Amino acid sequence: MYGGAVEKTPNAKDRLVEGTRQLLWDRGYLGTSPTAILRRSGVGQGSMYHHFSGKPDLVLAAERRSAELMQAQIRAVFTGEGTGLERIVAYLLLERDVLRGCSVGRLAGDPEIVADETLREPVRETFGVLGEHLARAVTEAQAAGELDASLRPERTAAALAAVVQGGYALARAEQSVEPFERAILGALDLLGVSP
Amino acid sequence: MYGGAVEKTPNAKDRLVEGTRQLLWDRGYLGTSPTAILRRSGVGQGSMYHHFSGKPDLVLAAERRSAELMQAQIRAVFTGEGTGLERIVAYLLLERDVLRGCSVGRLAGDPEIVADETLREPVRETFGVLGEHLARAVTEAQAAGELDASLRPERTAAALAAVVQGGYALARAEQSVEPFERAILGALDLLGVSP
DNA sequence: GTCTATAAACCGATAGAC
DNA sequence: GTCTATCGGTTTATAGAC
Repeated sequence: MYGGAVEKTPNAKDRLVEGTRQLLWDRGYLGTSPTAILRRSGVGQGSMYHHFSGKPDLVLAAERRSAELMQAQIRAVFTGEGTGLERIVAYLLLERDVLRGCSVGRLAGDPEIVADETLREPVRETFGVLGEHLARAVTEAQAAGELDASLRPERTAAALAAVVQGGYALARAEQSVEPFERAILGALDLLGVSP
Repeated sequence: MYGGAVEKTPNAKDRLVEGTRQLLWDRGYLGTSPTAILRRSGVGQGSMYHHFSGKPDLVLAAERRSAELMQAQIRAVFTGEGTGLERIVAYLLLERDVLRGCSVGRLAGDPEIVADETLREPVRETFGVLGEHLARAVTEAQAAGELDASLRPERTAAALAAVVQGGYALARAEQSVEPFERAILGALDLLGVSP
């Protein structure tokens, strides 16, 4: 174990986690069957139950991986160059696979995940990290005179996070990226950015 | 058949539709099994396959019922008293079972529904109706000087619809209504309402 | 119209060989 | 560690009596 960023042919365990993560993203908890995971991962059944105690254990590992990736992306955007407002705009305009949606947000719609404290935790944590970074950027933007000082940062942050998550729902309903893009542009208008 | 609003003890068909609707709302397409529908509806298996060709047919009927109810609620809000902005605020502040979420929006997260043109249609239509009413109200609010004339109504409408749908996701992640309420208040702040 | 009985496929998990 | 075989339960229907 080096613990470093050495990229190799993934072992069975990593392939299982990644396969589960992809299935969970696209088809949710109930749609992610052990059989489907094995087919996608190219791993045998015995191997899966050797590394994980069962489906919930495997799902938790996959969730933690998605949470880790999303939090890294959030940190990259909000510790990057630019003013507070520029970081907010950068977050809203991130390149996204709109019709696939958010790998973490998807989990918040799964009753089996939401009902279980342990399975819900990675989702809760990730939205917490997002909200904190957005709120801090709003505060910075206000200090710089880029945003109205009367805005409450935590509220604005929640509204902006919701626009992104809700935009995915609107887009899926029409099977088109346009509703998502309209919602993002609408949020930018309300922030006073695009005019 | 009177076609009127005569309320009676529901027949088997209506009970099946309502049972399916509730299950779909809480547990999604895969979580809504014929067996569960029968238990909740108090109807036998033969009866179900007499009235409906199968699960997709029953799900479609349930979707249309949810769409009908949500569209009626939308029309009630946007044809009510008040200025354009007041109607928008009324929509945002509607009483909602936040942790249960939106009975129609829920469907947009279901791959089995989104992938099927017929099953997706009631969702598409309902968000279309919502967007039109919101956009019209924005236009009216601009004409009355209540909202900035530079806002693009369809964009603002999409952003507001997304705040509501996304707010449900944030709330479920924390199993608390607070993130939802923060997002709504944030949207009101951005509209210049609450200060 | 509504019922019970049956069925083929799939689900999540276990057993035990190698 | 990974494999194959097997298990009891559930899913989405179909058949046929009443």
